[in-house]
Amino acid sequence: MGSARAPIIAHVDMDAFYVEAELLDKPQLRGRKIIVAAEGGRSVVLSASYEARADGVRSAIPLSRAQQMSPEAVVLPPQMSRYRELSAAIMSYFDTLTAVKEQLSVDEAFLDLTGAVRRLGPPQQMARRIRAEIRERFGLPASVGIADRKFIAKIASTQAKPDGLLIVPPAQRLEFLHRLEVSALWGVGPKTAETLHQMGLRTVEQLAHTPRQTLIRRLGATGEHLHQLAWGHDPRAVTPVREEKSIGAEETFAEDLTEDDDLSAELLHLAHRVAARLRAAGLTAEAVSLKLRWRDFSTVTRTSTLRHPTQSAPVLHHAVMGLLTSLGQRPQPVRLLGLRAERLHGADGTVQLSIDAHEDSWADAERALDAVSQRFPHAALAPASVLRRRHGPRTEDTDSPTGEAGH
DNA sequence: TTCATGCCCGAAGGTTCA
DNA sequence: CTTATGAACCTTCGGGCA
Repeated sequence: MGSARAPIIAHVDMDAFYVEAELLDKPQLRGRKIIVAAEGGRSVVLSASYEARADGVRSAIPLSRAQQMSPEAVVLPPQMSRYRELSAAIMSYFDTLTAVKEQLSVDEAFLDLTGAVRRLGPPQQMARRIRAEIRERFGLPASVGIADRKFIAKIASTQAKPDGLLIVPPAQRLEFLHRLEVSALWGVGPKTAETLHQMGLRTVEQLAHTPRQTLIRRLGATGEHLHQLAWGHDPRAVTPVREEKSIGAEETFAEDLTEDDDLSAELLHLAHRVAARLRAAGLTAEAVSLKLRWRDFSTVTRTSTLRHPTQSAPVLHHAVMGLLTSLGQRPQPVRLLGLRAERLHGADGTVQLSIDAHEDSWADAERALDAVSQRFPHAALAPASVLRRRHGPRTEDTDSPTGEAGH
């Protein structure tokens, strides 16, 4: 009979990760207002230094607005591949702490440290050590939250920011939760918060004392979930491996597109990016979806099931072109196109690969492309139909083989 | 044979997160 | 010139089917 130890779950969240990554080789900028965002009139803030946040700058606001709020801020273009490398190194460090790690995004992860008490000591010591070692090894600040529930650890790290730690012992779980605003809960965004506010609920304590059925009537499954959270119940475990359910790519254009040929060329480019990632992951897609955003920002999506599972760009392209055509006459210019591969299966799995000759020759050619772009990561490689269409300097930092098409 | 019903599934759109 | 990118999950609706 194993004694039921309380789980020890840590949430580690890097502070202003992209900004801090830039400061590693630009130390003279420390203390300044810094914004990481792509140049161009249609970008949004990816990361802001706390000095810039003092002016109201936040992630995901338009860069144009951020520059009005904080005119003297330094704007740095993102270097995504560098952040990804740094992230991979940090995640490898986490692996030395526990095998039970769940990476949530490029800059945060859950660690189940229940089995590490002997090695790392009590939660306070764990958190101090993790923060110190991240600082020593990578020169970066991180915040750490520790609790016996996943979502509480997550909230704790948020409250610990910047550059702090917060432990929520099991005995203080409800006290900690109940004084929070409902919007602090993981999963409660603006819409759900508005619904709860309309019900007169502002705090988690009020949420907890609302009958389950009342919440379910208004919010469905979400209501049930939130009631559970309000009482500190969260059965979700730290899950190290999660299978990908979709792989997609999308792009907002510097200028809205109207021409069929331009839309087709952009979709082909997206198809190549997605197909390369499918092949790299050894996956095939059973369905593909098209996402299209009009000039007025309204968005439509369309999905179609493929005749055969595929990892081929031309097949994906052909399918999304069918979806685009099915939309008929376009009412407005197109601001964004996206392509997503869905219902993924292992390429060697139960799903039978197509042996259609046409598709196979494409698959061969594309495998060859992948191989070359692995050896020459910065080469401008793509079918001629893509290279012809896509011209002009592209400032995005992309690993796709078609990133820099022209010089 | 026809109709009603319940269930599953795919498609579409919306919400949320980092 | 307002509003990126990538992914998961939820709700709703309609068709297929027993």
